[in-house]
Amino acid sequence: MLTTPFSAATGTSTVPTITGRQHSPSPETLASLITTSKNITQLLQIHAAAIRHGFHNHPAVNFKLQRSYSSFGRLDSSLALFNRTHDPNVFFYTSIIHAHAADNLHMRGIQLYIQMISQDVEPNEFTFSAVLKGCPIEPGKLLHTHVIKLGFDSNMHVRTALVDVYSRGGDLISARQLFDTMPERSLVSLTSMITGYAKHGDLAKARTLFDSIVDKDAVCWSVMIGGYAKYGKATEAITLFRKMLRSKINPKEVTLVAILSACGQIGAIESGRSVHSYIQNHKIQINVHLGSALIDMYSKCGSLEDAVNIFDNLKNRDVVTYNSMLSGYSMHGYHQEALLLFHKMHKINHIQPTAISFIGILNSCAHSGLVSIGKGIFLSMKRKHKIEPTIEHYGCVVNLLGRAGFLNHAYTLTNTMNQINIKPDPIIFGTLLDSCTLHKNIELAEKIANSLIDQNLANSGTYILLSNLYAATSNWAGVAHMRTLMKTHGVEKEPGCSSIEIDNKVHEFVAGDMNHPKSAEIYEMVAEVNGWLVGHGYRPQTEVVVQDIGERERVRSLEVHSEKLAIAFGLISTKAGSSIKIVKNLRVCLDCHEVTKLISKVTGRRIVVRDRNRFHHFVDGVCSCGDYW
DNA sequence: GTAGGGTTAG
Repeated sequence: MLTTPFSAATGTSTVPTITGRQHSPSPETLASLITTSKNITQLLQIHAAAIRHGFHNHPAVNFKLQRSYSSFGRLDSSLALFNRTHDPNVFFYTSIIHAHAADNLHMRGIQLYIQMISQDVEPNEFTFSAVLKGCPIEPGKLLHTHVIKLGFDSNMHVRTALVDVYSRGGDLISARQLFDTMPERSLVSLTSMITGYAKHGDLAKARTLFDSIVDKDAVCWSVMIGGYAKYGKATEAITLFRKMLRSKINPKEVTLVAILSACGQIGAIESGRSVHSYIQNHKIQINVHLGSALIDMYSKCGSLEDAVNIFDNLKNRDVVTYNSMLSGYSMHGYHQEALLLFHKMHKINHIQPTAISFIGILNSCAHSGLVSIGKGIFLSMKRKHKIEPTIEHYGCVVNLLGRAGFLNHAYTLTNTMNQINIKPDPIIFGTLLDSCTLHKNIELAEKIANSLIDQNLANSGTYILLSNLYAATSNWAGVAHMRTLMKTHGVEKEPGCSSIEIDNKVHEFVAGDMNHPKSAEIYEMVAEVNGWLVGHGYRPQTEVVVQDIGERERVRSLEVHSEKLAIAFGLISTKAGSSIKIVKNLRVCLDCHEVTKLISKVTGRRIVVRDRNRFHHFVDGVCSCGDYW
C-alpha cells in the first residue's frame, strides 16, 4: 500500500505554487525542476504535480524523483518509487543501490544487486562502484569475482572501491596488491589505502604513503590525523594538525573531532583551547559531534567548567553529548551532578541511555561509594532499559563493590558472570585485586592472582598488584617471588609517566628523570618541597614502595616519582597562584596523593591531577576525591 | 540519467 505522495494521483490536493496551474508542464520541465529543487517540500510539490499531469510513470521524471528523494535522505520514498517502476534498468538499479550504500544499508544494496542480475539486467562499472561502497569484506570478495568476470577491474573507480573494501576489512595484503597494480593511482585510491593502514594501526605504512602525496586534500589529512588520534599517538596527531593548518588546508569537522580527542588523551588543554578558538574564529557551527568532542576534551583536560559551559550552550544534544558530559562529571567526582543529568536525560529529555551511559553512571557511583544506588542502576539496565550488561558493566560493579570493601560480594559476582557466559577477564580480576590491595585482603588476592597465573591470564598488572600488596604488608619474600615470576614470564612493569603542558608544549617525566633541560632547578624545587613537608610533620608513605631496600632509599625513591617531578616543574614554570595540571598514565600513589595535598596547602595553588581512573582536584590541602579512589 | 576516500563517547 503506497502512501502519500504516491497515492495523490486520485486526490484533489491544491495546485503546487511552484509549477503553476495554468499550463501543463512537459516532462522535461518537471525533470529539471526536480533537479533544482532545494528541499523536500518543493520535491513533494513537484511530485504531486507530476502525478496530477500523468507523468508519474515517465522514466526520466521517475528516475530523477527517485534520486532526489535519496539525496534528501528519504530512502523510504526513493525505494517506494523504485518498487513501482516496471522493469527498472541499470540506471535505476545503480542509483537505488547507491542510495542504500550511502545509508550504510550494504546488505540491502547487495540484495538489490542480486535481484538485478537475476532479472538479467547487466551491471556496469557504476553499479560495482555503488555496491562495493562501504561493503563488508566477505560479500565484497564475491563481488570482486563478478567484477573480474565482467572485465571492470581496471576501472579506476571500481578498483578504488575494491581497495577500500579489502583495506577496511583488514586484508591489507590484498588491498595493497590491488593498489600496487592499479593502472593509475588517484588521491582517492591513495586515501583508501592509507585509511586501511591507519584503521588497523599500521601508522608507519600509512605515513609513508601519506608523505608521498604532493597535493593532499582535507580528507587525506583527516585520515592520517585520525589514525594517530585513534591509536593514542596524540603528540603526532597534534603536530600533523599544525602542519595541516600551515599548508592552508581547512580542517573538516571530522579533523577537529579527531584532534580534540588527541588533546583530551594527553590533557593538552592549551592545544585544545586553540582548536576551540579556531572553531569560533572560523564561525564553525558547534553541532552535536563537535560539542561532544569539546566536552570530552575539556573534561579530560581537567576543566569541567568549560565542559559544562559547552554543554549548556549547545542547541542540540544527542545521547553522545549526554554520555560525554556524564563521564566528565564522573571523572571529576561530581556524582550528584552525574546522577541528576542521567535522570534528566531520560526522564525529561526522553533520550534513551545507551550501554555507554551506564558505564559513565556506574563509574560515578563506584568513585563515590554509592553502593546501593549503583546496584539499583545496574539492575535497571536489563529490567527497565532492556540493555544487556556487558563485561565492562560488570567491571564497574565489581569496582563499586570492591572499593567499598564488599570484596566477597564482588568476587561472587565474577562467578555469577561465568554462569551467564560472560567470562571474567584479567581486567576485571585486576580491578578486584586493586580492591584487595586497598583493603589489604591478602588471602583473596592470592587466590585470584594464582588462578590467573595458572591459567596464563596474568598480565603485568596482576604481578604488580600482588607485589604492591606484599609490599604494603612488608612481605618482602612475596615481593621477590613476584619479581622472579615477572622475569620468567617476560612481563615488564609499565613505567609511571607524568606530563604537564606549559606554553603549548607537553613535558613528560618518568621516575628519577634527569633528561629535562631544567633538571637542576626541578630537583632544587623537589628539595624545597621536602623542606615544607618536614615542617608540616609529614611522614612519607613508604609502604607503597615495592622494593626491599633500606628506609632512606625508600624515602628517596618516593621523592622522585614522576608526578612530583612534574609538579616541581609546574611550580617553577608558572606564575604564583595559578593552577597546575598534571596527567599521569598510572593511578596516583598514596604518597604522591598526600604530598600533593600538602603542596596545595603550602603554595595556595590548585593542583589538578588526572590519573588513569579519574581526576583529583587538590585545593588547600584537600582532594576532591575525598581520599576515596 | 547511474560511480571511488574521513565520524565522534567508556
